[in-house]
Amino acid sequence: MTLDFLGNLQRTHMCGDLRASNAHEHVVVMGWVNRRRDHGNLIFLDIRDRSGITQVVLDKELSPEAHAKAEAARSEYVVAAIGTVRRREAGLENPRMDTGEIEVVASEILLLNESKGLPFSPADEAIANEEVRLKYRYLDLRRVEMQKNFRLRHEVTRAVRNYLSDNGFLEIETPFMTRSTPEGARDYLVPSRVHPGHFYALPQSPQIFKQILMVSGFDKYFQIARCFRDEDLRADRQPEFTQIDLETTFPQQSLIFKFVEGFLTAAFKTAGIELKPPFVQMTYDEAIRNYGIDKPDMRLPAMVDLTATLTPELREALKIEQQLPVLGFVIPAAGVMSGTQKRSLVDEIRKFFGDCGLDYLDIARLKTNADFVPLAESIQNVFADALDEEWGLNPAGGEELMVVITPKLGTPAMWNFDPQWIYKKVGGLRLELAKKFADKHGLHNQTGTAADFKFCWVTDFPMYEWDEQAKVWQAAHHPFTSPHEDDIKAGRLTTDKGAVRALAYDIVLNGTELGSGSIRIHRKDVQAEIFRSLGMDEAEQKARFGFFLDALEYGTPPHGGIALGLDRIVMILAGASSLREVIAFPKTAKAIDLMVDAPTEVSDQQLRDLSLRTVTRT
RNA sequence: GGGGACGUAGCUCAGUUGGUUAGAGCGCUGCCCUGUCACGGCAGAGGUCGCGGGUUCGAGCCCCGUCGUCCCCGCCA
Repeated sequence: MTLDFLGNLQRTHMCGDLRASNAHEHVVVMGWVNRRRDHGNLIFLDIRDRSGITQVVLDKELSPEAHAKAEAARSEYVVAAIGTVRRREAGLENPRMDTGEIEVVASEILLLNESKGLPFSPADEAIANEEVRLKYRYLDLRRVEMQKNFRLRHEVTRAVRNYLSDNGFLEIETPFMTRSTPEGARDYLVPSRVHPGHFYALPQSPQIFKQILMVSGFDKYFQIARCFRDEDLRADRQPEFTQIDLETTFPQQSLIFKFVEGFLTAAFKTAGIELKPPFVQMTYDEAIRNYGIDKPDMRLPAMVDLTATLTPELREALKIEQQLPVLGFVIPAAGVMSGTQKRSLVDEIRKFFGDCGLDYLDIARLKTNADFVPLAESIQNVFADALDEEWGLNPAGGEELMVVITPKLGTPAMWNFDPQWIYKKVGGLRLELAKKFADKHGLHNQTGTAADFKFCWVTDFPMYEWDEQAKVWQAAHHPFTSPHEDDIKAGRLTTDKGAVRALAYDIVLNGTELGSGSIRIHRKDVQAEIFRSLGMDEAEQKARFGFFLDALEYGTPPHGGIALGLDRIVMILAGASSLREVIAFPKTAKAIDLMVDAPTEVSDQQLRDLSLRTVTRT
């Protein structure tokens, strides 16, 4: 096959931009052959570029040479079509194409490049399996869906950049080759050639650097920052990912929230979604009590506390622990269930709880016993009140699945020293059943409006977590997170660690943690107190954070910030269920890049340069 | 580290209780076709059933191991 040279030919239009108003214009479009429809003396080529697809017509009578080239063209050949835009005759338009009103009548075709037989066609509706997609990622990325995702990602990033820039933030880059920062994850290491046996670490986040930028007086910083964590992957976790990272001097929590709500609103607007800030705010405690989790999925009704409906006598009669909470929740529109379906559901619930003491209480069965009818009714009333206000649901309709969970006699008040475990357990069941009935209630489906996106802020996280194995209190966040000033003043750092609240906050979208931030400690005395309460002596402090503690001693202003996962934002906005759909060259669950085949072994020479030797671990 | 699902043609999949020569759709190749847009018609090529071992007269199917992809737990403050 003889290929044509591009010469000085210039593209005049993008394929997707041609409209009826371009009729009679002489145009040059370039792109890939999406499909070829050969009718003998008449050939249609669908030419695709980033902007869309346009139909090019080749008529053997009008231009035999161009027709012959089109005959030779195959899927994904790169071509240039030179011709005239023609308004399609009535009846020949294709309303399903943006460019369906017109076609390009080609006088000339250039075959700029050919393509091997494809493992899969980017034009196909059926999607190949992920292994093949990732190996031939360049073909996968040609698909309209992927092009759309990356355009969205670009628009989101641009909106965030513009918003933060317009609000006084400076974009400053921090190093990729650095030393371990105090995040909890495993580091990716880079060996130093110049310093044998020494390693740089790739940043898990720019945390320390951005705090130092505050010490440096930059006042407001942001960065679209790549971060690296050497931990096992999930659908929503890749070893390298991108954070929208920001920090500001003299912050109030509310100020950070305002900035984040601002850039998210701007970002979602690029996708046609009008968010209405301010977002819902709740404390960690409220989140646990109402949703049983610190990242509430507010697309479904919250849990309902039914504790007040049970008198001590009723608890006695129903063999329910006296002091523990009784919780319930509703799965909307789960549908009327047969006896068999109901029994298997109850079995499933009991299996979910195992032998922790929690049990399903059947409202329908309560009603069969005159003694318990008032209880059943009052439970239903509590449900009705809760659902009527916010959700406009009527639990008496029979379509809603009402789940009531009671602690049986002997249920422990604490589980792993956690007094809130019942809330968490029931909250877990709520999410499980929400997933199970997702097809029925449809509340996880996107409708293309702001209602699809339920944001909330979770505040006042506990400062410490009890580590039962090590029998010590651990910092729940990185150790530069400031405690509430009230808790410091009240001396709780020493007397009541479990009650100390951190000035830390998460932003949550549809049950996914999008980001996490805090007001930092800027005073040396408070920092020392935190380290002391964590049982970290001065030598250890110095070894781990010495340079940073030094910096804090030279006039550190109050400061704080947040970081949001850009990939996750785009994923949810795109309605995708894996980060791989919004990361151009992602890695597999085993952290392999199937396209470039990384990681690989390296040459002996490379290892020698780095003073490294590999050994087989036994 | 642990649990689960999957692996059959280039792609998406079917394949009966273990029984002859492993099928379909799409794609691909050739020929025909001037209004298709998932074009159509005719003909054709294409398979180490992921890999290794075992059971059996006989394995795509059963068993063991192994590799790969995906999902989850652990892990990721």
